[in-house]
Amino acid sequence: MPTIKDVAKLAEVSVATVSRVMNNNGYVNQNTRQRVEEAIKQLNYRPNDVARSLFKGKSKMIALFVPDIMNPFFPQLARAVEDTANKYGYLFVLCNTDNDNEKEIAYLNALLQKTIDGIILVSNTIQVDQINDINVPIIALDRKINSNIISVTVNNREGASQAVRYLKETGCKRIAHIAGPKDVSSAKQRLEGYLDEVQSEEWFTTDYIRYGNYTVKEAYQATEELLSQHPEIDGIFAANDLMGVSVLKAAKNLGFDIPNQLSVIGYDGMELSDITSPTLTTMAQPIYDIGKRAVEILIEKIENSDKEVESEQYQVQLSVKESTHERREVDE
Amino acid sequence: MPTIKDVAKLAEVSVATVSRVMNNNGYVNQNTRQRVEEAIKQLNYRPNDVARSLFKGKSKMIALFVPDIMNPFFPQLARAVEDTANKYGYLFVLCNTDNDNEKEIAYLNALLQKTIDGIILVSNTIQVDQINDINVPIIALDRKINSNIISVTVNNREGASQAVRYLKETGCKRIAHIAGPKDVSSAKQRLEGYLDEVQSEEWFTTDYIRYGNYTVKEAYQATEELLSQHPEIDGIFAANDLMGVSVLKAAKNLGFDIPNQLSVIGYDGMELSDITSPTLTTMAQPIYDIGKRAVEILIEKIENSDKEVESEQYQVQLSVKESTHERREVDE
DNA sequence: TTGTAGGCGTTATCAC
DNA sequence: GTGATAACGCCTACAA
Repeated sequence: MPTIKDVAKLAEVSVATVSRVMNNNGYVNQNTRQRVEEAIKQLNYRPNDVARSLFKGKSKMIALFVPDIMNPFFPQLARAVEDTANKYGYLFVLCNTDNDNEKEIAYLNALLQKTIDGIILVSNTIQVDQINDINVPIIALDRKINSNIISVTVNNREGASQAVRYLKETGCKRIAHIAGPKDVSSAKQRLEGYLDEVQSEEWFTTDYIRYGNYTVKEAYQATEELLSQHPEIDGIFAANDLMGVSVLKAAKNLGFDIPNQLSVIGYDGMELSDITSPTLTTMAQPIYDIGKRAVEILIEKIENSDKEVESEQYQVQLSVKESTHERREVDE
Repeated sequence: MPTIKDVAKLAEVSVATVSRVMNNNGYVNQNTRQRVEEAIKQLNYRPNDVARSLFKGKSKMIALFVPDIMNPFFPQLARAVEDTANKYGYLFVLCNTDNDNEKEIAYLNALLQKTIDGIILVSNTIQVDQINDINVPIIALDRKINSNIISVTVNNREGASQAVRYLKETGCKRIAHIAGPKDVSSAKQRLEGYLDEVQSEEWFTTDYIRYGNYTVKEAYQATEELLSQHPEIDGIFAANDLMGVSVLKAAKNLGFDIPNQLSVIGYDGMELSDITSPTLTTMAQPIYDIGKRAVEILIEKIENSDKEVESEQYQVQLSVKESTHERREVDE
């Protein structure tokens, strides 16, 4: 690989001049500029980013921490982050953490040594004091870390309430909830949103809440148990689509007719919800948008560190499919 | 961030000594070593990888090119690559190319400027002459590029034949194929494997081959048309699970009883095939294994460039689920 | 056993 | 307008 020196030699100028041409700053004679550009082209010269990084103290790289890219929620988020990072000239580093704090710390250190410019965190395991003194911009995505860390999230609680209200409006009288992990903020908020709608109902019992921990398998078991013990249930709100699909399957296997006997609604709005039969009604998150926005905010902080940025919260949107009834047109 | 100089000052030694301690090479007095280690700990010093990279000409980063991480085949591959890269001390860069050659070239250049140490390519759009003169190790994964580029793949043709043979063995008399894109090597080979088994059958017609291009939507349409025009079909081999799921759905919507009236088999062995009902029988690829192996080979080439490595091909395995019949125990 | 100094490829400051 | 040169942080001859 040719270096700036090779270019300088070929163009018969100093490296300083080549640098000026490259970066388009400082005066440089039209004539010499041309000679330099010729030389660059001739040698197919590309500046070495590592040397640049060393000098500037910036790497033009950002990282995204996710629990596990194999969970179908995250690819879309990762894609949004990569596209946007790319658009602003940043390279994208993906880090799977498995919700393992040790892995998170190991990654954090490795990235800091590489002078990463910024980090986006989807985490419920990181400790605030583990990132508070880091002088690299950090944004929380999807899950809040604490109020000091800027976050981009959706309004989980309100979205969950909407989901449950929709079940009610379409005729459900006994609505259960398959909840996510107890230590994940988004799951907690969705549970709260569910409770907001059902807690004061005379039929409500906490036995209608089961934990599926955002996984296919546990949600399947939870649903089986729930419906066996409570065949009167006619609506289930699953805290994410992955579990919603499991609910669908468990219910069908138990002989439930969906949506006539049992309505099911999920949360996330993943493609997954389109390939099942019946397809899954869901509260769709603007996944790509929040990923994109997180990068934009992060880069603002990176390139203009004194600028104050604020947390943002997005709305989810009902996406009616086949696992629920249509809403009655007339008010009841 | 403290530098090696700060450590040297605190420990009252030269930077060379600190470096020796860090890298454990050259002689250093037990006593001074301790002083240095103290200082390192006290300052919480971590060497700057950018400076190291500049000196060594190596970045300890590898990249993976995939068409689109949102296609559920790739997260597992990406996960395997990341885990393995990590294990050997390399950082993982994910690049989505959308099968767009311009994006590939743009990424290639960006990575080269960052002195990336190696690249793993899942691509059917890259041109051989675009990578032939690059002096960075490159491995093709999942799809071959050409015989000069070392590759890690599965035996697609044989796997496809196995799939079709299984349909035959379980009683299917008219077997169709929903094929992948014509310009993707894995899809071509699976089509060949299908043809190997059916071409000489008296019932065979090329009208039994439809193109779903590895996508949910196109496969759905292709299946609808196929089954409407050819209700005699009693077995479908889909070139990947994504399409297999679509076949399932389209067939069910047309009123086909699966597997009694129509058997369906997919290819890939993704989790997706477990969440449908009926679940999808599939030829399971060792996805994680090939991803892992690609990294191992790549790193061998990086760290020992004169070592000759060879392409590897893995076998796929039949995974019987509910969308096909069990094989008869007695030979027919 | 330890220190000095040059170099990795850039950029920016300061002369000329 | 242009060219030396120091500096970014680290590593490794080479000296001592």
